[in-house]
Amino acid sequence: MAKLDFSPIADTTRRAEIVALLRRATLTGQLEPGQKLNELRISEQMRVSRAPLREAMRELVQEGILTSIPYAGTFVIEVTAKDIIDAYSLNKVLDEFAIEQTWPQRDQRFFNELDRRHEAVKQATRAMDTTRQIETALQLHGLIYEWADNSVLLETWQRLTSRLQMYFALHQRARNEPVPAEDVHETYVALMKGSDMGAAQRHAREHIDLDFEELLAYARSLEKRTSKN
Amino acid sequence: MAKLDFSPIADTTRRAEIVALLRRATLTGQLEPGQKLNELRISEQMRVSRAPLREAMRELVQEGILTSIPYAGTFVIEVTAKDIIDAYSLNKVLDEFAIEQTWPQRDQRFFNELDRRHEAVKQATRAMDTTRQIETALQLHGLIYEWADNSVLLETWQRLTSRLQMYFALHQRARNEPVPAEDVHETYVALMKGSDMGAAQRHAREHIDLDFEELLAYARSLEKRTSKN
DNA sequence: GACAAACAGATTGTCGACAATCTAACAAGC
DNA sequence: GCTTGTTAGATTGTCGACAATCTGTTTGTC
Repeated sequence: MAKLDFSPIADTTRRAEIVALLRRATLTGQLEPGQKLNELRISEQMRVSRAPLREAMRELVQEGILTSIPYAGTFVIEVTAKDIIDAYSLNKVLDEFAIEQTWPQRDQRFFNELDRRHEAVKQATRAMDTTRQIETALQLHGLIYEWADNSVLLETWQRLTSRLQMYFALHQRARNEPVPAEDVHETYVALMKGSDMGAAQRHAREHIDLDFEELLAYARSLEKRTSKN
Repeated sequence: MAKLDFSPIADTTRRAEIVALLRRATLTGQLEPGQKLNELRISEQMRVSRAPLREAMRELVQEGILTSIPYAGTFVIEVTAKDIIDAYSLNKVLDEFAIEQTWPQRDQRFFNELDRRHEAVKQATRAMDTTRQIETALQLHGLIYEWADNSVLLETWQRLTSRLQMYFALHQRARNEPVPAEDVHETYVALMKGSDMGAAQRHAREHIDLDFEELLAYARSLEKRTSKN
């Protein structure tokens, strides 16, 4: 018999599709922080009843990108400077751990996947597709978490990365500038292929710090405005 | 005018109460790993319709203690030896970070709270209330996360601690032995009050390793059995 | 007897309607 | 004018019923 691995077929519930739609809308910044999600309006737009929509919202609330107040409504989370700082400082710690766990497990498949994802970032950059650029960069970064073979760690990172994606998207939207064309991931990929784990860990920290500064500037600008809905 | 801080009033939705009930049932081991949650049966027992029950279940699925398969059902997560290893190795990393963040923020209120929680553990131990003993021990442990002033970190730990609580509860249930009467937290509390941060971090690691060994033995025994529902 | 198709029962997913609650505008009393 | 009570509209929370899907059994065919 032929040795063939089938991947699980897609979830075919309305709920799952709604989750995907809302998540994407939130993470790309189409839904603004603090914005209220009107159940009736959204359910009519999606041609769906409120039941699966509400269940989808509960999921996203637990995922940390929506927040819910009983009898008041469900809102996109607000973004503060402190949130960004917190997320990044935790990300540093997790990165160091993920690299440590992944390091001895690196093999040819890992390197190939690393190159593939790196290529995806470069392609999105050339196409000036900022949304996709953020997505692919985070996916490149996430490989060490997938390879670390620790399901709790992976889960944790996925929650964290949701927020990071949202922060980056908001940042991009706010500054409205073209994306840097240079390849900031070249060194990272090279180090992950090398033999000096400490160097890779250190670079991950510094690399993060780089973008972090830009994000922080954006966060501080948010602090100055009064919150709106 | 008197200076009085009011805390937010409790959520009064059925959903929130259902979540609390189901979470407790799962974490104390009343619901066994792999067990299916029949919506109709549970909703009738709770005298509630399926809508808020299903929403509650979605939350717990995202919380990581239930798992859902479309059109098949929602189940309590299975516990494998690897899950326990993964959770603990991540916990070590987070502990080290939490202590680092908390360290400079320690004040009298922190020490008082530390003592209060330590006392709660001792009381539960004296009362031979194993469930409460697990709860209070984790709460004692969680103080450094509350004090670290990093909301993402706290959230992460709360998700992780849910699982740890479940693992410990299952372990206790399985061995069916009286709890050790000795106070294993004395040293930890003393170190958290001291001035050597490195020592506190090291102890946190080793202290965890201690209970870890017991848990692992339990996990391995699980591996040998075939899964049931 | 082995296999596949059809069926029945149970369970999950979704819907539309109703109840509970909130918000804002307005009126009443001091 | 300011506060308090009332009301109307909108929105969220909950319910009961129906549709879609799965699972195990039975039936029919070879």
